Amino acid sequence: MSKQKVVVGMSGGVDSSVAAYLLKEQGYEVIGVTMQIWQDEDETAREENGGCCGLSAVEDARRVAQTLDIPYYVMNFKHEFKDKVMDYFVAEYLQGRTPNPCIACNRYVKWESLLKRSMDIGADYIATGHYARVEQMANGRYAIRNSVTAAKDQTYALYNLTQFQLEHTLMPVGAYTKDEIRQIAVDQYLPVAHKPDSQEICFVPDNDYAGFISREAGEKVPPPGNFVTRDGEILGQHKGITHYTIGQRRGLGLAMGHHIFVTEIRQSTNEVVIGENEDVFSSVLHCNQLNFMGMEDLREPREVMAKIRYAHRGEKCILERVNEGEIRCTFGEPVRAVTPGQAVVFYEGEYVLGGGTIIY
RNA sequence: UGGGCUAUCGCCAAGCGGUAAGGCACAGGACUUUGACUCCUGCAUUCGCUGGUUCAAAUCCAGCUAGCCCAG
Repeated sequence: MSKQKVVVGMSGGVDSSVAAYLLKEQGYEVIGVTMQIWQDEDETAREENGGCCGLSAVEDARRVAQTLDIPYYVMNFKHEFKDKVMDYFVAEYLQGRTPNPCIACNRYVKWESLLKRSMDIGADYIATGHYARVEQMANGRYAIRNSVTAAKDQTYALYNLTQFQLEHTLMPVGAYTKDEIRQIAVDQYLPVAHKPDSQEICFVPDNDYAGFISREAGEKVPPPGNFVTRDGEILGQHKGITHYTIGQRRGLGLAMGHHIFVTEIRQSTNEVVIGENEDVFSSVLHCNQLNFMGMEDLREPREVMAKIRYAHRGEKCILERVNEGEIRCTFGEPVRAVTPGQAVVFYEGEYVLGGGTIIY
């Protein structure tokens, strides 16, 4: 029979380039695709910081595809990205929440949209350069598993994928360390072997996300308001709630003599609440918009490890179903800066069981 | 208007005759496929102003200016 066909999402970075190489070595019929998501066509040629969704993505990916001798296409997903990622990002901030655009991008753009179009052209799988593994568990469900390197673990941002998406996904890079991946790139003479890792929010290259929100939201941007203590004492003026997130210290402009942090954002009164470091820890959180991965559902209380942000090492907690769409997490040790809008991801060992969006 | 007190980096604040601590804020960097956190580095040739004493003053003296507190 013909070889299995896989579309590799090529960002132009090291990881996805090596992923394409590895899959070709493994005998797949590999097609390279770069997703055009936010940048204008004329900007794609401009040389900038590369990586996940960098500006030089298309040029670099095309060169890698030529080196590997695989077909290569650019697919336009700008509409989907604007709708599912950028608009969501702005809307969340306007509500005083802190979104994670990478998670939304993964589920709705990189997987939902790319997978559909890939299957339309006859592909069996899509693949990416994530440091994670996709495995089918004993209970028959597919789950994301930690990369072989705990140091470069990207499972958190992938918790929201569906069973169908996982069933049609390959992540060959998850079996290697970052150093090994770079070495493979060097050995194969891939032109992107030494590109730096990506960082920041890809569609806000200057990292001025508050400025980005202002440009997008226009008149709807929240105006300046008061910094207040938990007791209601006014400490000063803030620049607008979109400039802040829970646990934030820098950029407050308040000289209290010691470090102080944002403990709460009150969208209804346009207030930002300030407190001490200890005030930013909590033992309980609630989440909704649940997605189950390694476990089919949660009917009985269950102890798991949970991460409340990317790069969080995880904390032991008890999961309880509050109602059909909501779970309560009670932590063994208080966790720092539970932030509405961010994701909680549940783990058992190296496997992702599921997760949700933090409500409070 | 009498009497007393205080004036040191954007904020707080050491210093008490020997050649400007520290904290906060701020800036830059590291870390990081989100926002944060954390870490590193930088940040007053100058001490309200003007004179004086001294080898040497932010530190002592005088005057001025400003603010605060008591008296009226």
